[in-house]
Amino acid sequence: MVRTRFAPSPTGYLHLGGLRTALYTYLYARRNGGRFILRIEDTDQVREVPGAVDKIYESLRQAGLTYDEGPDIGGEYGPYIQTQRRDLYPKYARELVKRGGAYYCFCSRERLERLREEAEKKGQVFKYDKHCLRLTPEEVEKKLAAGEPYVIRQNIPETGTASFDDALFGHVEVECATLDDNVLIKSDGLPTYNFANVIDDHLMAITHVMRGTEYLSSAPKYNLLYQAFGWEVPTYIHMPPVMREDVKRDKVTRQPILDENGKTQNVVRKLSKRYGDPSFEDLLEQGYLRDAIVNFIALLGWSPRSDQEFFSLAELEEKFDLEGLNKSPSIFDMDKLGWFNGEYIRKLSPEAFAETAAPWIARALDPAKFDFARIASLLQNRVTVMNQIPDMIAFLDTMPAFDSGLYTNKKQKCDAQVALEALKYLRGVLAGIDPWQETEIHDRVMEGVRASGFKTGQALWPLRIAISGLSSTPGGAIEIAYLLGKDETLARVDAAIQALEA
RNA sequence: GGCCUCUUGGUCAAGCGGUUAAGACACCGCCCUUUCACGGCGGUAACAGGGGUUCGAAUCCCCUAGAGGUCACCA
Repeated sequence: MVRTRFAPSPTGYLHLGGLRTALYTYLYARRNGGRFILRIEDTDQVREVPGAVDKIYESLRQAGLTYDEGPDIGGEYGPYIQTQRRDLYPKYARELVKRGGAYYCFCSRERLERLREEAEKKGQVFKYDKHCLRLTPEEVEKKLAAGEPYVIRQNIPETGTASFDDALFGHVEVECATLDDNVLIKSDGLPTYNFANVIDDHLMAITHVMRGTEYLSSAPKYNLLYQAFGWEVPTYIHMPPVMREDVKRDKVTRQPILDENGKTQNVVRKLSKRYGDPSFEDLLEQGYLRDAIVNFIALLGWSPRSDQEFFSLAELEEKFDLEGLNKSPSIFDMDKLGWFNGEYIRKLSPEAFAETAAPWIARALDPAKFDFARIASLLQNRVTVMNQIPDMIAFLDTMPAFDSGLYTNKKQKCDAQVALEALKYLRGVLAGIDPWQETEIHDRVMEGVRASGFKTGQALWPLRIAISGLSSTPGGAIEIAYLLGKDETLARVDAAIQALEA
């Protein structure tokens, strides 16, 4: 039985890299008929952000990644929050000490700091000197009995190599001599990630450990732990991070740094809230559709090896595999997300679109005063992100000021002079239209245009400008005139004529 | 800096010893058209560099370079 887990620490919002890790981990379990578990790694009490755990539940729920076991739903391997498992770890740590894989360390932080400084002075990488490993069992007992604060460190062999096999990256091997004796149990009694992940993955019967590549180089150490306990080693799958390309900025002023030619330079960095990269929540709030985000994220680092580009979660659950995973970091491309979102918006039924667009439309105008369904239908194939809507339709509510230069359009063979004549003529046509319905307006206006001798563009281009004040609008002159209503349309045309005559 | 890893167009990517090196986004052009979109058609653009191995290398090996990760009582 395949069992995978997503194990975030509650230090903030769920960023897109985290979402992708969760997605792949979830998909792998589903694809293999296994179980997907949520575990909260909150052993760092200092960094914990209040409310972050709830945010994780919420985001996973919104993304559709349902877990089979987790803190809020329980399961037979609980509890699923590490601080609630705190009594478990020291027991295993003591067992490890007995087996020689770990040892008590009573060194003060001051001593460690001194060692660190000395190493730095010599240009060396700091490594704990195994000072406390030389304590006799009796000395250790004495210190323990005296209540001296201590940590438990992993005892890494001084020679030889440590290695592990990754399903994606293959065999990874390092010299033990380059490894530090990391702290396994902190002085507050809680485990570090280095220890907790191994213990919990084993205890929770996790068969496939899927996580970011930031753990790739420490995985050999974890493997040493599995070996020391004599436990079965899970399959490891390390996944590359999601990056963002951005202009290079000064760390303090955040101003773009220019090169000698005065041009901005690009840098690739990790997704980060500090630099304004959106979280999953942010994207949802901006009006990106859940399915579009998931589809896009799924393809960022994984390929179906076919030309298919649209995948529902259900399809992903069926098709996801390790073979399609890419080994190098991928850059998050907002443009492509926007394209996906536009495609998903267009796939929505008119009713579904109207429903999700409603609050955005209401931000710009009073829906009761307009043909709401018509506005929505006009918007549906022009919008790529919902938050574009208010700006696109604000002109319906309030006529913007505009420059008469807008009338000039070479392709439409139109300029201010032509516009004035066309508008004067159209004023009469429009005034006679009844009922004020779209087909009626269309037929009568086109009829009038033909009769007048104006080219279609010479009449409709200025009309649209006159009643919208914009060079581009969601819909043509006819649609906009219809939405505005007869009185408002005539009023705007009159105002435009007046302005041109002045 | 040490160690680990990665490297196909601007971006996502296919490719697993023999291909005219797919496809998508973006960009450009054309068509459609009352604007903008949508849609349709077409185009520009890539194997990081250098050595090998091989009849043949984007694919295998080595070196160099660049990038990412990691070196905490953080995860």
